[in-house]
Amino acid sequence: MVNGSTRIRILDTALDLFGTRGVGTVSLDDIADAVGIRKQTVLYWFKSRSGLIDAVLDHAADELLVVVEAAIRSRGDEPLDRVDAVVCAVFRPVVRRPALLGLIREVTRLDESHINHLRGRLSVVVERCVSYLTSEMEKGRLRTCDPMVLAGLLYSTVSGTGTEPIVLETFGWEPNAAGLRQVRRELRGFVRAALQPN
Amino acid sequence: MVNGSTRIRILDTALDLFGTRGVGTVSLDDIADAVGIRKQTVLYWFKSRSGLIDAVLDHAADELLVVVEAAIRSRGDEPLDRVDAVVCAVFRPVVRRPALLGLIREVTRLDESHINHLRGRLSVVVERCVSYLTSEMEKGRLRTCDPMVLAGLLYSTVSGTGTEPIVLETFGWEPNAAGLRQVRRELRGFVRAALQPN
DNA sequence: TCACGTCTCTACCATTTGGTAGACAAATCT
DNA sequence: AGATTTGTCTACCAAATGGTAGAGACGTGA
Repeated sequence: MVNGSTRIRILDTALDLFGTRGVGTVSLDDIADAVGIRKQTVLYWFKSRSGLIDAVLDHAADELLVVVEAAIRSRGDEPLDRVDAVVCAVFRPVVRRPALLGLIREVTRLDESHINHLRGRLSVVVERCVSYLTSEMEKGRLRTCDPMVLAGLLYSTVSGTGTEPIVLETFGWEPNAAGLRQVRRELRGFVRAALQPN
Repeated sequence: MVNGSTRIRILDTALDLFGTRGVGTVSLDDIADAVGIRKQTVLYWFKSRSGLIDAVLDHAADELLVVVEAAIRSRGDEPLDRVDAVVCAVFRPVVRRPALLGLIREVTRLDESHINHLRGRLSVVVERCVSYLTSEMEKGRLRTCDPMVLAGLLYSTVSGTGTEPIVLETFGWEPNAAGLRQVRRELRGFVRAALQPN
């Protein structure tokens, strides 16, 4: 691979399409059209559809990991602030790159091999989050509960809010910049209230 | 339509497949095979794939509405208990019929016409929930915030928890009866804490 | 008995899908 | 210059897809 620019354009485009329309409903032709090339060029860079999916999952995991890692380190000692920083960090792609969380959410629809592939990439961060929540609970600085399940709940809430604008619209929400700011504000308040030590 | 039993079997099977694998990746042949009939029989009962999708969405909405309506009426005056009842009610299909919430979650991937179809069916309940939350907030019996967005957040949390067992597994959760009970317990605690008036 | 409506089927069809084979041009190396 | 590697393409292909046309089995009412 000497000139990788086509490869990256394919990855980026595929991530957007997979994330917004669902992996299963996007064909190689769709991706090629969107990039402005032929399907066979896609198959030159990725040896099969399945290989492309794994590569896109890697691409997404990379993007997400950078964002989350940075946020985890960012702010002071208080756990509610730190969780808040992570929530904001994960919510940022919702505005800038809506497909990112949408793709992660697609895990459920993928087959075992792709699931394990993605799991392998995300497990480091996941374990870190869980052990952090555990230690803060032990210190009594977060509401005491099962930290694993709590992490899952937090994920569901943030990801669901970010990936289901259509559902929010059903609840009367308006999809514009002001609306997004409001959702983020409510989301932070919601999470903060849910974590407050009792 | 005299003998509707085939029709209903198709609807049930399609709901399961659509909900677990995603609408876009399930073909008419898949559905027919699962029912034990031919594709053309499916097309006899539903004049096109698109028509089947709408019918299945109706079927799902019916099932969900019954569950939620009953729960809303069920318990006493205290709003935290009442929300709790709805959460439990929505969580029940997670165990008994995992595809149900999975299908509702598919809205995001559908095209405009199907989205509007489903929205029309769910809008009644949605409006009811929002106005209930509003009135309880005004009485100071729930944490004050934007009721519309709150309703969306609640939905995301419950639906995400129910439809993404794979994500929960990544967080270390074990998919068995005891695990499910625990998730429900944590979910209820989480929501209760998030709604507590301040 | 016969005509008719109901229901499921076989036989096709055009289009789309993931994938292979290999032509061709441009760049790079010897 | 000649040979080779790199990247994109055209030309196909077999399988799967949503859908049409219509045959045939079955029961029911006249």
